[in-house]
Amino acid sequence: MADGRPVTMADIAERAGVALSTVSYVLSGKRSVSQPMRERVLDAITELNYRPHGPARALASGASHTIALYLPSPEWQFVPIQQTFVAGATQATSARDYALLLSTALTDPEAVTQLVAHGRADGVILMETLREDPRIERLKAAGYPFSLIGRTEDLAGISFVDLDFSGAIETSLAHLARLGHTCVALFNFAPDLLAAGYMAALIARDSFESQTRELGIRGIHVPSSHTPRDAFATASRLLSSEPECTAAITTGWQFTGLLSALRAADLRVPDEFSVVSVIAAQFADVLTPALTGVDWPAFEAGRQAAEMLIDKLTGKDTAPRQNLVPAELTVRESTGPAPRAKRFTTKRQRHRNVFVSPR
Amino acid sequence: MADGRPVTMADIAERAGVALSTVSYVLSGKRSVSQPMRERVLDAITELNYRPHGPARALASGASHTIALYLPSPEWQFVPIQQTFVAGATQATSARDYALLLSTALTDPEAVTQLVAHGRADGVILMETLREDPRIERLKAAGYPFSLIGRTEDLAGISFVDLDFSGAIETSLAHLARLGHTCVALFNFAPDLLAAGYMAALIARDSFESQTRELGIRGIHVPSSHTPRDAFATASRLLSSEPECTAAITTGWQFTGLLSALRAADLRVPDEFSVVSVIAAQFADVLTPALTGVDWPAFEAGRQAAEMLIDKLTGKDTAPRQNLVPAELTVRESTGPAPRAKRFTTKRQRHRNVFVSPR
DNA sequence: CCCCTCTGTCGAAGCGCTTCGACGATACCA
DNA sequence: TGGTATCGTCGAAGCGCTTCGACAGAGGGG
Repeated sequence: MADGRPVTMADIAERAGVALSTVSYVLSGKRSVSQPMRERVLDAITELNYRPHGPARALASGASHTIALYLPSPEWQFVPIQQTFVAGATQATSARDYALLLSTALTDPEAVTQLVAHGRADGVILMETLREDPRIERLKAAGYPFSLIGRTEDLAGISFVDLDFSGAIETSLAHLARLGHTCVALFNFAPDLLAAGYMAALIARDSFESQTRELGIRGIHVPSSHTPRDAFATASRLLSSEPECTAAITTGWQFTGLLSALRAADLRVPDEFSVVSVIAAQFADVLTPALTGVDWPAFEAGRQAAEMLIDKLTGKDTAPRQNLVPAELTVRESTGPAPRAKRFTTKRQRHRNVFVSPR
Repeated sequence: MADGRPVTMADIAERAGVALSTVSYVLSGKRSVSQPMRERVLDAITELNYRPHGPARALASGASHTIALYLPSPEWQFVPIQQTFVAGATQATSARDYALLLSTALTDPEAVTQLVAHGRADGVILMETLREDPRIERLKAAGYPFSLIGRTEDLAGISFVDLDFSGAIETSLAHLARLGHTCVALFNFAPDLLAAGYMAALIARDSFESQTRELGIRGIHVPSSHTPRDAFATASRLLSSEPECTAAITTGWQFTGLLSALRAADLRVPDEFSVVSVIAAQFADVLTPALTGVDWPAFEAGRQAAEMLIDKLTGKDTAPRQNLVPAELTVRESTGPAPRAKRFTTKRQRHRNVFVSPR
């Protein structure tokens, strides 16, 4: 085949002296083919360097051997953990000989069915899921296979991976309580996410509320976006208005703004203020001080979500798989005993005080 | 259409009372269609909620309206910047109504042509490019359209985006020299990347060599992998063996290990040691102290690489587009004047000294 | 008024593959 | 030895779309 025309199955059939369909059966194994024939076909494939044509296959068989992953939030670029989901999903998908289609479906819940409706994907992975998620409803209604990174209210029949946010809050609070903190803030996900019913945010809030009550400590719930700007502003406000508060838990990347605010307020971590965060381990160690936190193994989660979906598509798994990753707290440097003295509200107060009566 | 069978163009044609081909021409606009006919077709499409079938379209037209992005290194999950390329590419691709296929092609350079050969993608974006890259050769040989995030030796006819690493090293060194540092280390990309001919690593090395010579300062070239473990080990070795060295530049995520090593060695940043890094701005501000660095606008780079490729595919651009992002140094907290006193080699020495003759 | 050109529409031939039914040929049972 | 499964192979009919050539009818120039 010296000409540039791509090699097709017809070429293979001709070269091997067999019928087109026989070549197909050799490739798919859906009908038995005698040893000599199979060999002739395989030889021809090697000699002509034949590559099956994906779209043709998808058209004829109705399956694209592709899954879609929807990146939801327009600001997701700021959140490394979401990007790590993608990495994990890519790895698993490639390993299973599937392809991964990435798309951003910003506002329209309808969009989430498009790729499957177009025949470009066989199933969908969703992230940033809501308690009542119209996208999930659409997928269910359309009968499209899907899996979640995250959770929703009604989990019947749904495959998902998610961090046990409830456990994360619990173990973090218990740790802080043990250290003597009696007033703790929760930097929860952004207000708009909370309002939209973002499941992780709701779980964190509820669990924070019930656990602080149980432990008899004061809890301050502070939703804040991930952006350094917003988190900084929120944290600064909190620090000046709530001098009793000596520790904070963050559900994600808000720790960046919090740490900046603490520095700006001249509060040392952990001597004067303790910080715990849900975080990827790779970041926790990099910071100064290293952050005490609950590790969210995002790469593994992305991997699992993809595997669950592919298993469903290949019929390996009929029952839904649900994996709630247990929360494990790693104590690093950012948490310590609650300071004994009450905190000064402003820098100036602090300095005045220092000058008048140094400790 | 109460039955579950997906709506096809034939259904639209029947409903609108026109020929199949007319529907196609309404959709593609490749032939003119009279206003009344067009309206009847569009109405039918809306009423029946028709969605064109991607694979069928790809099969018939020979174009998949999809581009592929290859994630190269198996350890890429540790490098946030690479993940950000993906985010940028996804955004641009969705905006242009293309789809983005993600794949990992770990070792085999041949793999990089697969998706296009299979008809699943129309072009390819490559990252982590080498000076002489077999993948690029393959793509050229196959005549497949592609664009790069990164560079290669022979750039004739190639579209790419890349950070001006040479400029990054230059401006970083100039900054350090101005502060009085006379011995600076470069934490370059990992030894195996260097050995493989990773273009950015070569550029950084060469530029470091020539610039240190020019500025008359001593340069120590230290390749090191991104992993916190490796970078920590490398940095620790450097700190103890080269007490004269008072500053370092890192080409990437190695700063994590370097900062840990500095902390372990009890060296304060920037009083006793200065650090500059090529880094994403979003991380630089989070660290304590905030890192002086050259911002690598990775999201934008990913976006551009995708746009370049799509422009090429849609014939908008015949000439290759080449964008070398200028290096701009942002001075934050991690660089300061070179310390006057020579550094002690070990912690013990330092402490002994402190006790004997406190300054 | 006729011929030619456009414009708008149609039918049909693929694109490269999967899959179904058909049908010799062999093997197996009685 | 005849009838019936079983196995291996083939041909043909699609999958849903694009695109080419054909052609009726309207419009314009000589």
